[in-house]
Amino acid sequence: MMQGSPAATGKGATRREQILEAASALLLEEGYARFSARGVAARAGLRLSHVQYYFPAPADMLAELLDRFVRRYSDEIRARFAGPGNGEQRLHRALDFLLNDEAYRRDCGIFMLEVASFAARNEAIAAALRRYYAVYLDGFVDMVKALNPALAPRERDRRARQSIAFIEGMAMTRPHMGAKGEADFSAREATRAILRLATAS
Amino acid sequence: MMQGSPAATGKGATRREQILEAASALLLEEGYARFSARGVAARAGLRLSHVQYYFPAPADMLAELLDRFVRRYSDEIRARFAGPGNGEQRLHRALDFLLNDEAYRRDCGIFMLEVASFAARNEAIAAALRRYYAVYLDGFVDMVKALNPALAPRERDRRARQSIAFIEGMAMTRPHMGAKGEADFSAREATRAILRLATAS
DNA sequence: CGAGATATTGGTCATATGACCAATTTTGTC
DNA sequence: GACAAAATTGGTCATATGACCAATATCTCG
Repeated sequence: MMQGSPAATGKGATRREQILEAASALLLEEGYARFSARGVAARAGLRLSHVQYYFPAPADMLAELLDRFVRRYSDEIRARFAGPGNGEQRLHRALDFLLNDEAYRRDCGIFMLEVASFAARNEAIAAALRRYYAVYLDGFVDMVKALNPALAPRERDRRARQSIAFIEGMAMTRPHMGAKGEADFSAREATRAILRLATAS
Repeated sequence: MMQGSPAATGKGATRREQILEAASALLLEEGYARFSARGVAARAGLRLSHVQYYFPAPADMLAELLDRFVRRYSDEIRARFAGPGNGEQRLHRALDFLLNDEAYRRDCGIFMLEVASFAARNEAIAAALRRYYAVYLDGFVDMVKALNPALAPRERDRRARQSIAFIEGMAMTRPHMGAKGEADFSAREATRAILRLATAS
């Protein structure tokens, strides 16, 4: 088999998982600037050349991590919005996940902060990011449609984009913008804000 | 004088500017991952040790760049909102700057994407980022107050935070979220969205 | 069991980086 | 002009990194 992308099944697949898990942890703890194939290998208890056998370049790990991120969470978020309750309740459930789920926030932080800057200089990463946002947007268009069926498709798209921008911006600014005397940016506040954004005529 | 922060006036000050300008350009073009004192020196036409004389560690350059960023733009944004016209017109003017001004967008991209991830591992950078957002928030609280004087202070704070999150999120997601058939995220659309966010009861 | 694909090892090599320092030149000031 | 501080040079050193490769072990399937 070609060296570029070794086995997708069997032993190779498990090893691949192990490497990506180490890569993810390393990226989270050290940041992209210190992300290295050697570091991943050390974390996974493997040799450098062993990691390189699966991922010739460090960026290959990032691209695959990003795609997995999309696959892992897109259904999850849709499911939370699809459950019972009225629009506000369902939106709140989805936002509570997007803003407060520990695993999601961790992964999201990795990709939005660490990887996004790399996307400007690596087309493969940029493409993976576009795929991510395409799925994200798709889901939100459905949400906006459910919340405000009267909106024209173009306007619906716009509202969905604005809602996503709001959520991403919240996740990004929250750590650096201390609330004065209260826990701001809670899922409930965010829900109200997005309702204003998405459903107002 | 102590080696840590050489002369703030005279020849040293100009050299400092020159170094920071090179650092800024390098950061923009290569990203934080490839940001190095050597690279800055090469760009500025100086020796490595010369750059290190002014900025012992590479992160020192980033922290100062970030603080300059705050100082440079905080007044500018306030001025645009303070001009003539009704609330919507003034907000639009400010947002047009925040979203479309070339220099601002460039600098903003540097700090939000390249530097923010570093902030998680460097307290000096994190502190500079907090100062940035503190100034930003302060300005937006005033904006929200002008747009909707009836809001209680706590709610006003919240709306300001949400508006900032929206703007930052827009700037961040825009490059990766292609609009379908129209120029989305224009300053006008953003203005309407923020008006919904900030002024709705 | 045997052969070919897959996985794994151990290493080299060129390059890049930040910390560090001693020596020298330039600048400002008395 | 003398003298101290500031600015600048040129270099070393330990370390880290990705690309690369030849050799070996392990697995898989006929």
